[in-house]
Amino acid sequence: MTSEDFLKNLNPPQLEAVMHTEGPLLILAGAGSGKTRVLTHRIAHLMNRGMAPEQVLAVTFTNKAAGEMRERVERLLSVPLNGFWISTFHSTCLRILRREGQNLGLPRDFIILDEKDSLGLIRKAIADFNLNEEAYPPKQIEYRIDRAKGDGKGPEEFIDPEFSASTTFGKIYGHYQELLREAKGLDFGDLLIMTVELFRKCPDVLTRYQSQFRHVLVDEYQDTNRVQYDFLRLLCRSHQNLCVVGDEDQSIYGWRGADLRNILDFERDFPQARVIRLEQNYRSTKRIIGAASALIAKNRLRKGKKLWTARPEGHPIFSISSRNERYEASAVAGLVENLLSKDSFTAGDIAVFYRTNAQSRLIEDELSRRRIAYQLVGGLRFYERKEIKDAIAYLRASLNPEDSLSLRRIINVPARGIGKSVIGKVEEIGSERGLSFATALRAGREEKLFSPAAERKLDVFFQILNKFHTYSVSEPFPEALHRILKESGYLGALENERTEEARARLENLGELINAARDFWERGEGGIMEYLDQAALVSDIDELEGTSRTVKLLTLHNAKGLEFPVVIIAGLEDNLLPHLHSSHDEEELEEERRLFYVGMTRAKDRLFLFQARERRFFGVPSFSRPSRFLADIPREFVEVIVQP
DNA sequence: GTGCAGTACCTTTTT
DNA sequence: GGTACTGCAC
Repeated sequence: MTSEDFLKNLNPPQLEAVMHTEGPLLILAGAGSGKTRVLTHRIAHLMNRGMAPEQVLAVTFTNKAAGEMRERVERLLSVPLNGFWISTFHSTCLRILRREGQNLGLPRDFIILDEKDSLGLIRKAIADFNLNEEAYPPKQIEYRIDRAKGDGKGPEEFIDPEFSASTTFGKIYGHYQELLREAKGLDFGDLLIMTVELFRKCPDVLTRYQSQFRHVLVDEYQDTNRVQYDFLRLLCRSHQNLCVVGDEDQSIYGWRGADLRNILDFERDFPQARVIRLEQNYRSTKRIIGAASALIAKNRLRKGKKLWTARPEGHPIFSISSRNERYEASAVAGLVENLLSKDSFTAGDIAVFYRTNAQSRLIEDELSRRRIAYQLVGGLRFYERKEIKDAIAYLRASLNPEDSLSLRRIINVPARGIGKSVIGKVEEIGSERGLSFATALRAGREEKLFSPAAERKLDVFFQILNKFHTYSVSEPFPEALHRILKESGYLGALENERTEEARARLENLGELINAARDFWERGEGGIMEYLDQAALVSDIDELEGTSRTVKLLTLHNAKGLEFPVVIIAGLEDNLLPHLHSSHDEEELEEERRLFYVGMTRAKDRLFLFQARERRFFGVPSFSRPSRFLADIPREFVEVIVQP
């Protein structure tokens, strides 16, 4: 047995949490109380006690957190952890479904749809019932389906018992699932709900995973939803070695179906559970902890914790009011400039948080104007950009000519004369005979249902697809991708545009090819593995720990991070709390928690900005300071009102 | 069938 | 203020 000297660095409750290895354990970890340290030490301790890496499953909220945690455990043990399962819920479920999905009748090569892809199918589902989008807004339907899946509810649960007929929503939901199956696609919610279904339907598969994973650990437990909870409960049913770490005060994903009851009722659901509270904060100054604690004390839905810190009093928290959002952005950038020049902070010490992505633009402009380097997290995601999705669709269609969704996407991109009429005809054949787009297209061609001109163009298209197929089976996929983009004319079309936008798209495609090459050279797998991870990367995963740039991110993305200096912008009513979350008490509490998460990211300095006037959709309106500011006692804050 | 101009809607937060 | 979709002219 290896020496466990590393345990000496823990305080008593942390140590207890590490040593309590048998049976359910709930760790209520306040902000900055060292929960990652507890988790990593616990995993290291389990392995020291003879657990093999593949017997431990650890679930984190982001891929980034998973990577960091793996590194830290490896450092503690000084060995690489081969076979250790540590990843997000989604990646874990995807991995299980890739192995076992045939048991549910899933095709081996199913693809993962992002939000936009799903929205397309939902619109088709609505149209197929001849319903109109005014009465059934696709976005809203998508949201409801996602929530239903998060609650573990299939379409059959939306049947009106009186008439034993489905509600219209249930019908759309059900049809959407059919369309997904036809497209061989799973959406994000499916990854989880199908894994739970797999466990329920195939007891032998469940037993295998139960006996493989002797210990299950979950980070950010307060943000789990019903299905994730079902997944955990099934997996741990026999041994009950489930250790969850969470903080109800940092639950900020209720709108996505996260169920605070999972944490509030843990002791009821696991009567044997041990509960340990971590209340010593190692991160922030006394003023920051004092202010944040006073704020969160206004919430009613909480278990209650009393954070304390041995750190010094620290600087006051500054609250700065500016005339409008332009002045605010300029004040933020000016402050950053000062912190860099006078206070000897480095750019990487500083983070700016805001409620909505739209707020970043002005701050970006002001930072650029002052030549301060920044890194933006969020906004439009790399893998959701049009050109990236097109490129991936080409790759998919070249590998699998039956991939209707991809085929449909690229059939006329760049324009090759296959327009609305041909595509409309294919869709008509498809819905008449119940065929997928790909099959209907081939059927139509064989039966000569298109005009001679269209036929010629289609033949050309099929020819290049065949050629691309040869590339993608005979060359490393990054090379194949490059050739396909070139020979399809995609790159050429962008080059001819000669606009700033086209240039940026070309640059992104270059980046995609580089990323694919990196992946290939690291030997992390082939094209399927690449596409899988591409589908599940999040913005925050891409955040580099570089000290050379100021970080700009939403409050939601800030969870789990810490910075010496934190600046929060836009502390106004209708923005934080957001207008759409100001109507009921539970939503307001979640907004308050969001502010709390932001404040508690700060180690040394905290600045709160607000504007007295702000444009919404280009229309100026007056704004009031956030009601949450009134929750912070005056003693902690120094107020500055700029002219 | 393609490309442009006008407009509707938008923003909460995301795996 | 910006994007994505629609409808119209070539």
